[in-house]
Amino acid sequence: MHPHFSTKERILSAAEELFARHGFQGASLRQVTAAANVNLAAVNYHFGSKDNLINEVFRRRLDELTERRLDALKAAKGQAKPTLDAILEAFVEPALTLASDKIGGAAFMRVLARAYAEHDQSLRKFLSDNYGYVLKSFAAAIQELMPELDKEALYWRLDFIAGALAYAMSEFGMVKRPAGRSEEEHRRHAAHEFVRFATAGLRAP
Amino acid sequence: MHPHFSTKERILSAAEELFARHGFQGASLRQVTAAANVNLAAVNYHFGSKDNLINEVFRRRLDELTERRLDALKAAKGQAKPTLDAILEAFVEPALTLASDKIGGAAFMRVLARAYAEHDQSLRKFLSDNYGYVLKSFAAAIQELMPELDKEALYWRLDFIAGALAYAMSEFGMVKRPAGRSEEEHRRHAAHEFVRFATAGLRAP
DNA sequence: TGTACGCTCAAACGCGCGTTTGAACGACGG
DNA sequence: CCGTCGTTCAAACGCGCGTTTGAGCGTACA
Repeated sequence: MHPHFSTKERILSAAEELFARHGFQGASLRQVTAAANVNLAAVNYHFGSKDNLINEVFRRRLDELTERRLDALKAAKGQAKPTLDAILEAFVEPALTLASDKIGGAAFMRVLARAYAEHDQSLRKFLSDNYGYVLKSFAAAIQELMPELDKEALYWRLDFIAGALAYAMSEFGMVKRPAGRSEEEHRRHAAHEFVRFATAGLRAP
Repeated sequence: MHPHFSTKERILSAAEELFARHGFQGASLRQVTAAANVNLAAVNYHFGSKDNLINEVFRRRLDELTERRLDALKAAKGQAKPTLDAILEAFVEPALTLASDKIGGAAFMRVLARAYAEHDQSLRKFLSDNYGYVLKSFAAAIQELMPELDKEALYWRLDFIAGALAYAMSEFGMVKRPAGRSEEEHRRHAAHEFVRFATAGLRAP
């Protein structure tokens, strides 16, 4: 048989979907391999361990997301007169694209929200080591744009924003997608609302 | 022996702490009962099941939090001229008191943040059924004060605010308490920063 | 004093977990 | 044609899980 996707890819996709739905501990390798239609032992053969599989689920998506975010940030800073909206947009828009363009992108966003709540040392270290500098870059860009805002207040507000984003992405709250609106429109709408809210919050007197 | 805390209370406190640290699936009843210094079977005797223990961990805190929030909301609305700040304060202040005043309050905030990432049906249903009306009450109060803001935008922003509060209070973020500042001062400072941020976000153009 | 009751205890239950094993498979180069 | 190597396979490993059991404990009330 010549399936379109390799065993590794099928495991990653199935893992992404099941981690989103049941959590990292809640989804077992037996569920994952069954969904991917591969043998149980294939996970340990290709990825070494479940922990490393989790890391690779993130790596597959975050490498590209990070690049797009930093490109967008550079573009925003290169404008004649960079605005706060443009910088926040540079942060949110690539996530939106990832969430809606690719198969399983929405699932990955939910996985990301889960990672946020995870206090587990190894996953946090992996994410912080590999992708932490992105947040720092955005913080620096905002600081440059708002020199009058003292650093502590800025950090508070970025914390608030990160929390708000994680919560919004987890689809936990009151807002449900209206029946007449597509997934794509719903996400676009959410991103727009989020940028407006975050911009105004950052600019608080 | 007459210990200060009952078996039930000790189980709830240990569970809260371990759920915060390792997640609902990640923390086992054997860990919980060991930390609480009670017999393994005590959980099923007093709570029936692990799932119900999880619910009771939430109930213990949220019943009081809800009451305090609604009392504060009523007081804010009773003022001659209610302000947005006063209503948000009524929402935030009880949460901050819970997060900092009580033993294990910070742990509970982390548990709450985990619940947001959880897509598990039964927990979400439990929380929504029992405490969903609180957010609705605040939404109504704010709507009254800002009739020009359409309902969907308001709901989005309240979702953002709830998420921001949970994450900020659960010590995930960048802001740590400075050495020279007391817990009480830190809490007041955080509340102030948060209300400023949330007010501005709600008032976004 | 006796017994009923709320609670605690050590031990065990079956189950599903992550991981390991060693054999089988199939394409490919010598 | 045989041997090699990357991959897949069914089966098993030991372990820790949530839950159940039934005996034992102490207190309180008749």
